[in-house]
Amino acid sequence: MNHTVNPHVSVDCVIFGFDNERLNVLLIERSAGNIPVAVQYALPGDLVWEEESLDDAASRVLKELTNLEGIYLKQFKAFGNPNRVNDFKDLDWLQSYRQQPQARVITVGYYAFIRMDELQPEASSFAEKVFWRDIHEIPLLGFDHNEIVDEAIEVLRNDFDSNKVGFELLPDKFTLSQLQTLYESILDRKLDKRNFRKKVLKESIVVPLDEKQKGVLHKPAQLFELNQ
Amino acid sequence: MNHTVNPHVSVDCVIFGFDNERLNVLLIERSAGNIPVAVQYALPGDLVWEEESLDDAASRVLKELTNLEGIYLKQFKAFGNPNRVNDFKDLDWLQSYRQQPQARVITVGYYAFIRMDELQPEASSFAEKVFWRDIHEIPLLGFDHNEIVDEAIEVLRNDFDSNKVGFELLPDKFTLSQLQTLYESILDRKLDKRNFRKKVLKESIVVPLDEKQKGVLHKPAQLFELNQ
DNA sequence: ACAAAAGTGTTCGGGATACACCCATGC
DNA sequence: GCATGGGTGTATCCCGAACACTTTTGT
Repeated sequence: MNHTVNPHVSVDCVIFGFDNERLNVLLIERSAGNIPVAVQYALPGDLVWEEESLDDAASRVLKELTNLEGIYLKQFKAFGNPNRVNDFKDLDWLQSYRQQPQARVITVGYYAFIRMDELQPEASSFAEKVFWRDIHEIPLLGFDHNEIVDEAIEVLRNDFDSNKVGFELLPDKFTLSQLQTLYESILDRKLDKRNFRKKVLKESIVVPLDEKQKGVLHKPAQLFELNQ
Repeated sequence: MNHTVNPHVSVDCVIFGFDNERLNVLLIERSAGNIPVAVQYALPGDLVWEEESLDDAASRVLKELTNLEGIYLKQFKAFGNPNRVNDFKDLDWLQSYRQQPQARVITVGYYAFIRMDELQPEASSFAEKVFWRDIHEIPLLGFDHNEIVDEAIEVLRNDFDSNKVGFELLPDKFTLSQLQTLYESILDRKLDKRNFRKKVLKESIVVPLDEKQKGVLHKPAQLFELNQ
């Protein structure tokens, strides 16, 4: 099946993952055939097809490059600087992958959360590799992707404490300390243990299970699951 | 000066105006030369130029169609349904105005606030007329503009009570009752007078002037201005 | 005098913050 | 027994919500 691509519009995905300790972003290493590219890393993203919606394009592109599927992607911002794909650092890659390397492209940013231990991304298409990187250690990325990541983090923090997104990052069963670490990673500040527990229990965000941690070298913690 | 338009990307502006009573949205009546168009009303919006940013395009398009200038426009969402400009109702207009009437167009929505009594919009370009309409009485609009308006209102409400935007809608000197009416219009609910006054005074949102209302047939109110 | 909107205080409940010690387990 | 993180309660402050009557002006 052959699809017409729209050379002027792309989508880029900022996938956040949590490893019970730190917040990470999914990056790809892009290839240009056998030729090394100047800037290797980028967000998973590509041009949209003429007959698909932006939301559909984001899901498809993510699947094509990383093999991740069934993830809720949320649009957060369009990026339309006229020179956003004209940086010299991206020239070699564009010339080997795009039919119209000089075309101006506006992109629409999407973000999502996943559990790093549950879904295993696998590189395909022009992604040579896919890997996680701590949000505090993002390398130089292609195009304006560093800016896109920064904006996504900001939106994530806002959405997190207003709209209550973010639990996708936890295992099915977790301790309150793990939950607190998640909150602290996203909000980037320390929280008080007792106050935190009072809050999540009162708001019925989580419910206790009849089960405790095993094999830890300290008092085993009560396990919880999400309420709904 | 001749500019290349990008036939695939447009911007649309949702301009909110306040008349000290109700919240309104600026609409245009679009023309197709001498031929009557099926759906007359739309948001001010048009295709972007190749060499301008999305933000610049939004300002330019607003100026071209309504003569409004110097307004801070905030991007709020991209709309990319593949059929968003393919509705039969919009066909006649597209055919008379667009070089590629069949092209798929994604659009980026912007919104702004202005005081209705301060800036006077004037129709030009393909806008035959420009007019305000109460947000509760929006007519059928071209393309997916009704959806765009609805989303803008939602974003407006969120931004309003978190980010404190919205004072652009008030005259330089105003009474606390007028301020309260603004809040009530945007939030679409009644507020308690005493609590409201306590709040805005405590947060130093406004400062009192040495001046009172005149010529009103009731106790004249203290006038205030914005703090900063 | 009357109509119309301005202006003004108190009480109550809930949520956020600050803070320190004992407990259960593995080694 | 010691190291490690788990688990617990109280006091305070601030904010938001509910609620009704008096004041000032123009006519």
